[in-house]
Order: sequence, then C-alpha cells, then structure tokens
Amino acid sequence: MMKGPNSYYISKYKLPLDEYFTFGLSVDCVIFGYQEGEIKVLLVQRSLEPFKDQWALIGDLVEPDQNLCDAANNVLERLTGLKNIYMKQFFAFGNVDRHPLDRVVTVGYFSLVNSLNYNPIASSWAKSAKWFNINDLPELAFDHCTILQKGIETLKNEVRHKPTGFELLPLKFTLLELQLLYEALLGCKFDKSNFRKKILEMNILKPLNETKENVSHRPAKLFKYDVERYKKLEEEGFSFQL
Amino acid sequence: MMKGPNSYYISKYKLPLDEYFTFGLSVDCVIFGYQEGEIKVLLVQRSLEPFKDQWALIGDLVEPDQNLCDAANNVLERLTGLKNIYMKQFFAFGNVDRHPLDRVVTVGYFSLVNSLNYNPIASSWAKSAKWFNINDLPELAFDHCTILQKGIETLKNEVRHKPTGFELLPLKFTLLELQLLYEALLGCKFDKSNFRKKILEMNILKPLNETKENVSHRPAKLFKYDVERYKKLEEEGFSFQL
DNA sequence: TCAAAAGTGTTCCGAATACACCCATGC
DNA sequence: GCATGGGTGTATTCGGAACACTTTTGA
Repeated sequence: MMKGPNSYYISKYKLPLDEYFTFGLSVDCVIFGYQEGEIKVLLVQRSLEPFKDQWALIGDLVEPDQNLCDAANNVLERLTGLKNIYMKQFFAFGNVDRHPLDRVVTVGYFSLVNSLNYNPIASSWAKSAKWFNINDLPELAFDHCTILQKGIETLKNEVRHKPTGFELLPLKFTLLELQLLYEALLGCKFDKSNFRKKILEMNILKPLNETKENVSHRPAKLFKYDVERYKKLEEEGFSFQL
Repeated sequence: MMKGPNSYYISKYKLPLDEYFTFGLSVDCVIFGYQEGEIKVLLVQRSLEPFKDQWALIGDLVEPDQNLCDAANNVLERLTGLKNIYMKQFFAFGNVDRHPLDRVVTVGYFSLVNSLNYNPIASSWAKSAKWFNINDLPELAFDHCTILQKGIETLKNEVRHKPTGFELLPLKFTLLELQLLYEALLGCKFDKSNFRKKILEMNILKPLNETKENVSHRPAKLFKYDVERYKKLEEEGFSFQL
C-alpha cells in the first residue's frame, strides 16, 4: 500500500509464532461545501491502485508521530490549502475486510468549508478533485460510500443542535442566505418571518452596518456569526435548536 | 505490552530506512449501569503495568482478524458474561502520547446494561471490577478520564434524542422507574403527569397485564419497551425527544 | 384509617405557525 | 411603476408546565 511517493506503510501484528500481520491506520475526510443552494462534498479521483480512477474520499495513512486530528487537518490542507477549518471526527471504521489489500482501520472526519473561496488542488495521489452534490454521488472506492453516508448523517444531526452551519457560509451573510442554507441542510422549508425571529432572538448573530450591494432590489443587511457570544450563552445553559 | 497470558502485540510502522515503529490498536469500553437511582460505570483495577493497581476502563487490543465492534463486544462479554448488549462506538482517541509505552490508538465504546442481573467477573488482566457512581470516580489510568467523560457526554446526548435509556432498566418496568431513570440521566426533574402523558403518547411502550408485587401501596402497571414499534415510527418520520 | 405511591384532569402560558402586509431598490 | 426580495406585525393554534385531585393497595 503506497503512502506518498517514497514510503511504505507496513504495520505488523506479531503473532505468538513470530508471524507478522500487516495493519494500517488512516484518516478519511468528508469535506462539505455549499454552492448554489446545495450541499456539496469534495471527492478525488484516485491515481493509484487499488480502485485506480475511481472517485473516493480524500484520506491518508497516519504517521507514527502524528495525532489523529493532525493527520486529518493535514489531509485537508494538502488538498485545499485551507488551515484552521472546522473539523470533527465522526466514526472509526474497522471491519476486517474493508480494504482489499490489508487490514486498514480508518477514522472519518468531516469538515465544513466555504467552497466558493478557492479551487481544490490536485496532488500526487489524486488526478483531480471535484465537488459533488450529496444527492447525486458517483460510485465510490472502498467502503467510502458507507463512510460518506455516516458523515452526512452526523452533519445533519449536528447542524440541528449546534450552530455549525455558519462555517459553510461566507463570513458576512444575509438572513435569507442563512435560511436557504438550513433549508438545504435539513431538507425542509422555513417561514421567513419565523426563521428571522428565532435566529435573531438567540443573540448569536452580530449585525453589521453593511448591506449587500449590486442587487436589483432592496439590499439586505449583513450579519456575522458571533462565536464568543454563543460560547458564553452555552455556558449559561442555552442550547441551540432549529 | 502484554495481551492476555501468552501473546504479544507488536504492530510496526515501517519507515523508509527499514526502521519499525511500534503501534497498537485497542478498544475501551465504558459500561454503564443503573442502581439505586444512580448512573454507574464499571471499572477494573489493573493487575499489570503500566498503571498497575489503578482503576481503568476495561479494554483490549484488537486482533488482526477481528472487527472493531467484535473486539468491543468480546471485552464486554469476557468481563460480564453478557452477550448481545446495546453497544455504541463514540470516539477514537489517537494522540501520540496517550500511552506511556507505545503509540496506541484506542476506540471508545459504551454499553448499557441492567446492572442488577449479575456480578462482573475478575479476569487475568484485572484484579477486581467495581461499579462507580459517575459523579464520584477514582483517578483513572492512561487518558481514561477523558474517554469516560466523552462517553458520558455522548450517552447524555443520545438519551435525549433516541429511546436508549430503556436498556438500563429491567425488561419490565413501571412508569415511575422510567421517570427516575431519565431524571438521573438528564439531571432534571419531571412532572409525573406530564412525563406519563408524553411517553405514553409516543406509543413505544407496550402495556403488560401485570403489576408490581409485594409493595405496600397501590401496585403499578408494568410496561415493556416496544423496539419494533419504535423502528416503524422512526421510518415514518417520528423522532423521540424528551 | 392512614401512608404511600398510582394514576387522571384541567387550567394557563408561551412558543411555534401561518399569513398578511409594507419597504427599498434597480430597471 | 413594477418586479424582486427585504423586512415586520399579528391572530391562531398547539404543546408543555404547573398543580390539584382521585384511586388503590398494605399495614
């Protein structure tokens, strides 16, 4: 199993009789984005066997001196150039037969990026990277379909109870943009007036003295997500719910 | 690092220059119980170095041909003799320095058992096992305190949104018993009438034609949790909430 | 007949819903 | 002035909280 251009990963499990078992540990990242009112996920086309040319989640083996979460952050940074992005571990996949060549246990992470800001970088282990609508996915390598579905499920669950969704929007956004995002995430419709009332009463949005420009209608006020404020409220027992 | 009485676990990560890195994968189980109106957790006293004699979560290394979840189930069965118990993976702990001797990544599982039914079994790697109140815990080996806290957090979260708590009760229970369990789990009080109304309207309890016996007051009706019914309702979009 | 818990009914209040309406801007 | 989305106000409904009350059993 190749790891980068010039090193092999061969973990071994020593059995009582001096036999070794090959064994690997990796991370896989489900990178979510939001474009044109739809939730997207970033996939790469594999340039190596196994599953050469098939679409897959981006991932890599964990280095001996590397924390799990650092491995995941590195993977994201190598592909997108983005640092300090929201990232969350959601599940470890450890079935014996999930990898055709070796025993590889992989830990799934998902991250949320504002996908309009940049173009993903193709790298040595990936021919190309592309955003896919989460409702229109290609066939995936390994058990990445399972991993991705679990990631989507976790995201939808998290978004309901924590103010996570903001990470998918630009820093400054309008209330309608926020509403449309949540409608895409949760697969439902909200009443405009009620949505505004609810989110504003939470006091986790900081109104900016700016408005959207170059629109052919009344320009909307821009808001910023106020993390500090949310953290303070959370300590006081407030719980986000949408 | 010893694994059982007669076998060693030595996973190795092969660096480019034929050097190997020792590397382990384990599971740790947070076993929850419920006794005398309090949530308990089962801990064992280590009989081996490192952290000899200290209290710890029960766990073990994963075998080469063993699925992660099977490893967790085996650990539980070896300690308690119980099979087919509710068990859920909650997090993978992969910091480089979490184990003093080696790089060991561990995956945390929690399970819910009706702890009145049996006594835990002391085994080769554990002097003794004991139930601890989750609000009165001893110092723990490794990073088991972190793991345990994360397990508790996950349980409390899950219990709110899924009918999980029932696993902690005997098969047949009264509504008051259920209420007291949820009060212990969530750390709050419920109004008797409202609690009953809410839980009964969910239609996930099957009333039995039996009553509690040998009580010096009006005997309470017994109920059973109806998993089938819940699964059907869940498919129709129902979501448990307490 | 009394204690203790089982079990029910009713009122009240606040939050969520539905919906109607006015406002600002570009073309 | 009209199309488009921004933004606000209000009546109605529904579910949860609070609390009072009746019932059944053993001692």
